[in-house]
Amino acid sequence: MNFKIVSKENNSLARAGVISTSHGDILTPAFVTVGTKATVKALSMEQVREAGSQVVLANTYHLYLEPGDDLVRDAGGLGKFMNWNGPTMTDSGGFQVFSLGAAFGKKISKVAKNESGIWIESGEIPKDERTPTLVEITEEGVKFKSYLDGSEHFFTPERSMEIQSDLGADIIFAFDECTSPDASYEYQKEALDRTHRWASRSLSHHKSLARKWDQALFGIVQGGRYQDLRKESARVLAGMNFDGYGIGGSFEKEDMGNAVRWVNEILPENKPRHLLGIGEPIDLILGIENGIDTFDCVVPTRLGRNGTIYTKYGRMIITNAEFRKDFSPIQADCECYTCLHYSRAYVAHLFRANEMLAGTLASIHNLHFLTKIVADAREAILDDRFFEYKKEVLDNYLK
RNA sequence: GGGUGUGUCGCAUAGUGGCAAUUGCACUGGGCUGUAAACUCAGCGGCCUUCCGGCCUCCGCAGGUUCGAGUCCUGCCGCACCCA
Repeated sequence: MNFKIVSKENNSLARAGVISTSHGDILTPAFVTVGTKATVKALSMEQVREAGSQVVLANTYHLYLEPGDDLVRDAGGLGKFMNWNGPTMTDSGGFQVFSLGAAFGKKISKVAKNESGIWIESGEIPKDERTPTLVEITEEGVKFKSYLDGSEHFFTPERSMEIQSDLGADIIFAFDECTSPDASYEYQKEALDRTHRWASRSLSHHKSLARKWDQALFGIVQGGRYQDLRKESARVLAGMNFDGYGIGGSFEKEDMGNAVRWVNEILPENKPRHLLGIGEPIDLILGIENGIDTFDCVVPTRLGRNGTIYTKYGRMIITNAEFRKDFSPIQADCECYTCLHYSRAYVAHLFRANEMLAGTLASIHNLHFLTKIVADAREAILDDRFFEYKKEVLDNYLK
């Protein structure tokens, strides 16, 4: 993998570049489509490509459980297996430490909206009153109970590297612990130090593995919503020789742009930075402004399947009564396949009728919408009018 | 004509005399950020209330029994099936 910065915006950390992999180039900033189980839900790879996607990210934990990383390896690697001939990434399983752990069975998001101004920290809840989870974290690694059949599996940084080596993505991530926004400072600190040790173990094990293919390894910055921990994490990881960096963990919605800037002011400028699992239109703009090169997020496909559709004027819930007889396209000037051929009324009908095509058409539009926001931001950086572009997007979206 | 059933929120269903009444679908609104997710939460007779809640109306229609009836009784109406 190789990264080249093509253009920098003068008054921010924004930059446009190219990540070259053995499966092709990624023009950055770029939005990475999530295909957890080696499939982008409800879409064919042709549709993913046509919607504007350059890269697909799959998940180590899911593919290890099903169908097994050795099978994917024998199939010729992730891209070949899933019929995606472009660049690929795999997440390490670190997010599942959160989603199947602290977040399991709870209504908790890693992007916290601190509306009340009051945080209830999980550390304040006695251990025996906490919801049971599927993970158990130790210094050595994480014991997972399979969400499929309850069987136990032990993940370590080394194991994650081996599995990701089998999967064969172009860019892979260190095994980390994604912490919950309601974790206490003390816990965040403890988890952060452990994640740093895991980063170091990931790196050295990755180097020691017989290389089946050319894989870049990204370290993951953590630190939750604390400025000092975020900066400390960036410094520690910058000191390790990763090929690039992921920024993970939980954020305070209102503070996301700042959190990204704290980190990116420290990370080496000449290496790509990936903001893990972030996603919404405004977040993308703020991320780019503060030096992010790539993003991945489930939000276009998940929201799409669940009936929420992005437009440049904000989200719309397509099943709302007002769209029943609305024969206009989802967004008048959108050039995605869905908008070119179908009306709001039709998509709404498909959702009400529980037809599979509903999720497909909505996902195509949402994916196109987000990839276009990011691609247009790239153009704006190249043309030296990023802030103009930012204002236009925000003014419309928040209108 | 005779008999046996049966009528509960748009549809379909629960419902031992203390019930504003179960559940599913539909409907209405919300949530979803490195996918445990084509998922999930809430509302769904009316009015009032700051929470607790309060008041009114209500189970085909009309009477009756009872402290109290969706539940029991009588009649009527509708529907289903069986016998003629």
